[in-house]
Amino acid sequence: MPINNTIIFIVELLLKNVAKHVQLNKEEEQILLDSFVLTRHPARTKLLKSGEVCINSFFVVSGILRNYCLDDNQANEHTINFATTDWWIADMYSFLSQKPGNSYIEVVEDAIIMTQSREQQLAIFERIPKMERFFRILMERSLIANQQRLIDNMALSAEERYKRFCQRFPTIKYNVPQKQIASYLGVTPEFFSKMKKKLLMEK
Amino acid sequence: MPINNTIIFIVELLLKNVAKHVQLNKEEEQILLDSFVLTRHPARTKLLKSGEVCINSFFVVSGILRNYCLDDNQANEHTINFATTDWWIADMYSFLSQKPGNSYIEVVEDAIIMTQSREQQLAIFERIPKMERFFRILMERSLIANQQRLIDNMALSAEERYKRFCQRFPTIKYNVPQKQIASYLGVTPEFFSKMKKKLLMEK
DNA sequence: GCGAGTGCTTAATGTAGGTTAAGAAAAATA
DNA sequence: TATTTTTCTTAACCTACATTAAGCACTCGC
Repeated sequence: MPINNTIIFIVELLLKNVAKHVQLNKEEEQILLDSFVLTRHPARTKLLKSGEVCINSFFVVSGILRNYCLDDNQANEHTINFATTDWWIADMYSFLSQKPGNSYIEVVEDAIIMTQSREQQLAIFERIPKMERFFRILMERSLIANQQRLIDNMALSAEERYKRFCQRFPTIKYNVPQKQIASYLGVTPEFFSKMKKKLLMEK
Repeated sequence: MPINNTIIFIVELLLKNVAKHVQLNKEEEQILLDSFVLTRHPARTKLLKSGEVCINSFFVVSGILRNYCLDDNQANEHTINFATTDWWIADMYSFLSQKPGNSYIEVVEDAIIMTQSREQQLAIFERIPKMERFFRILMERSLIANQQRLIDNMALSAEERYKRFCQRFPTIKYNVPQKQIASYLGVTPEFFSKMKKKLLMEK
């Protein structure tokens, strides 16, 4: 794909994502686009490390990002979320408070992303109040999804959670290491391996 | 406390809660207040049942409310959240989508609450755009708290989660049935009882 | 192409927390 | 106050998942 077409595709992806919830005019669209920076990163790049302030939030154009943290003794990873094409991701606590966080954001699969700093975001809220609405709705939806995941973790077995995961992230299933899926579901890689085998044999 | 003073207290509680994040002028404050209805309910009142649309969100003046759902076989309750004085509560999915939800909101301890319908809320967003910001911030904070709880559920033992619960809800601990605390922590009442005894003996 | 790390699987053993059941205590209702 | 209902506790037994440890299969940097 020629570079110009690629850039048109990226711009459209972001604008359509916003247009799902609020209508912007051409001028507003341009102001919004100017507040983002387009970057590419190979797999394994760490975009954020524990202890740092999460200055930026990321809109994923292609590839896969992952937000995770370590438990108290630094022994186990817990995946907070994955993000693929057309998703937003950040360390919410650190990004919103602009204080040091305790999570990591890493590139799982080579990624093209649109980056917006908290400073730029707040400036956009002032210049385009409709974007305040957009992020309110984004927060509302994240909260609902997160609440549902919490309930699933309490009410469902690991097997059922895995089935829901496959529905929610149909593509991710084949593109991230199994141990990362396990750490999203809240089980060990060993148990996940056993569970997967059992599911295969049942078919 | 004479009725007039009581009402002044209630109005101040709500306005101060809003003032934590946005500054309203007198006129805006009045418009906001007019969008709420003040009601009282005895313990055990169900303000919302599974299958209903969550028309209203609630700001708790006094007492305790609880949002919970049942699992697939209707056998176990899972507490999504408690709300005491100065907290907001609703079935987020149903309130935001205005579609039937699958959770309950019940009064755990006799309560005085300020009720605002989704319709009124959306009207307020139009009349007082600053309130859009207020609810964005409220959603952001709920999301952060919910994400932390999810991580705690994956990373911590039931005992550690109980300790955090006691820190987060210092008053609730003594005012709601233990089985409801257990259902918030994600353990059975029987195990919770055993765990509490163990904690007492350790001291 | 080679070596070092990383990820996946399997299996034996361990444990946090669930289930069932029954009685005692407390609280709601009459 | 009496009666019913709900809540709390205890104890025996059960299970989903964790831990440890080992071997094999990758993939990535050199």
